[in-house]
Amino acid sequence: MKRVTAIEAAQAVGQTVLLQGWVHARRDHGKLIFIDLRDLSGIMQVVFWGKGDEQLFKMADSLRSEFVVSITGTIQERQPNQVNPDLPTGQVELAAEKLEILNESQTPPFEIADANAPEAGEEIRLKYRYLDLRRQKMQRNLRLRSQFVQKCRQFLFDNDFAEIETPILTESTPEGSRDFVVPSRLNPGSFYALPQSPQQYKQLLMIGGFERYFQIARAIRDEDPRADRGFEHTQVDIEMSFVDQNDVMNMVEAMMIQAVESLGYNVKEKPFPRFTYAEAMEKFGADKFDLRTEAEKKDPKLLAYAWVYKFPFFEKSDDGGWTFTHNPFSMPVPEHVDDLLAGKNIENILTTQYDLICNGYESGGGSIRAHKPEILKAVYKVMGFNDEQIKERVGHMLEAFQYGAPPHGGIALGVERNLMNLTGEEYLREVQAFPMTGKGQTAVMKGPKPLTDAQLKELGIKIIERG
RNA sequence: GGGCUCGUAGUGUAGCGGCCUAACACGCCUCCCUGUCACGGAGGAGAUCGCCGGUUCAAAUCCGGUCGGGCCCGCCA
Repeated sequence: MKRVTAIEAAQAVGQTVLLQGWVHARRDHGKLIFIDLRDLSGIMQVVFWGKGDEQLFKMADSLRSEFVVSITGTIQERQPNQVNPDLPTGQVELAAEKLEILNESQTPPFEIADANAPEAGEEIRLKYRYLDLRRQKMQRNLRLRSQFVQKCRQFLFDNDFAEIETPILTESTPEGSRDFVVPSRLNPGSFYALPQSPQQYKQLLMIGGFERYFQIARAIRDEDPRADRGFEHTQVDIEMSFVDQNDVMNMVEAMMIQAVESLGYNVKEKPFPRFTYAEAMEKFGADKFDLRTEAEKKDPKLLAYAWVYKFPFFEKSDDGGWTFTHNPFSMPVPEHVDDLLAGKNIENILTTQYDLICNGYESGGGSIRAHKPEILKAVYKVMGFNDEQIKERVGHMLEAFQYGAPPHGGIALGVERNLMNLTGEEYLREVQAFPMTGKGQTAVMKGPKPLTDAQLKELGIKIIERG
């Protein structure tokens, strides 16, 4: 017999069905045993009667939490006084006729079935993440994450975007954050870097003529983790050719509205209000702010989006020179291009950067990119690099720009950050399947760990003491 | 690199110098229970209080170190 889910079975009153799943809860009344069977769709109550099949009842009596079972029986309507209004399948139950125990389970180290039970500590949750993931909250969070990404994908496909993957093993970029590096066996002494963002590759895709690209991309940075950020995160990474700021902002806005509304959320203000950086600082004293009233903050389904744009391009760096505030590959606003090329009025040059914020947190950020070599070169000049250093860092981009690079721009939206807004979670790991500890210890598995001597020799790596 | 904080049965917590022979809830085990749905009832097992050292007549409790978790500053284009 073909397996059906709990939800499907609820529609099959009077029929014989096969359900498979986990023993969520067991209620033993002596001559009557209830089993809540849990599968991907939800929960179905299964009933075993003592006066029936003695062998079957004995087996039901031996069931414990999280046993994996296969149960055949008849779906029957419950008596009116037996209906459970809190359960989507609460109108019916499965009268068990056949039970097979597919696998037994140790008693779980923490509460899985009871959604109201106090949460276990991080250490134990991550050690047994596969059990933690069975809990309702984690199932809900990660399924919502999956749906959010699916909605974004759908919108982008519908608007002629191509999903293209960019390399995970790539070149170290000295500016920005610290790189995660990977030793090269074929080039001893040399290292790849894991991408901090697909920034340069997606620009190369624009030069490559794809015009509309997106990727659900992993971004990896070796900076100390926090509650809301880790070594790696995922972003909906988008880039478009022949666009200006408004084009990108409008497209992204339409995508976000469609995605979140189709998931049952409400957007406070459409179109999203827009503030210049100067306005935001004057009005809110910060470039991230929450436009919800105190009363509105109580509504978990309300999202208040806003755009912030016209950021300063540069700020003073620690060594007294200039550094970029957001992205060195950005184009300045059109009226400041001449100043940038001349290296004048640097503190007043504004960038085409736009940040999308939601309920006080950053949802995403992007810009129109430099697509002419002299613009990118001028940015690096302002930051104090000489011609040779510029060539070393971004020479490949300057060269690519010489072959008919179209004007282009894009954005990256943090998947975890957006899910935190959608779920109300304060911690990144609540919307990631297998997060790390604060010291970078992986969940369940034991990374990082030392290499064997043989591996080190093959890679040409010698471990030295740090002092 | 720095600061703060927490480690007590399987889990979550209480206890913070002697009344601790370490308590409570959930879970677990045994028995009872034919309508529960976080079922209920009775009984039971389970902790050298993270680890090492020190102070003290006496340490889960105070001090130092160490290991581990969490949060923050720096950092994170």
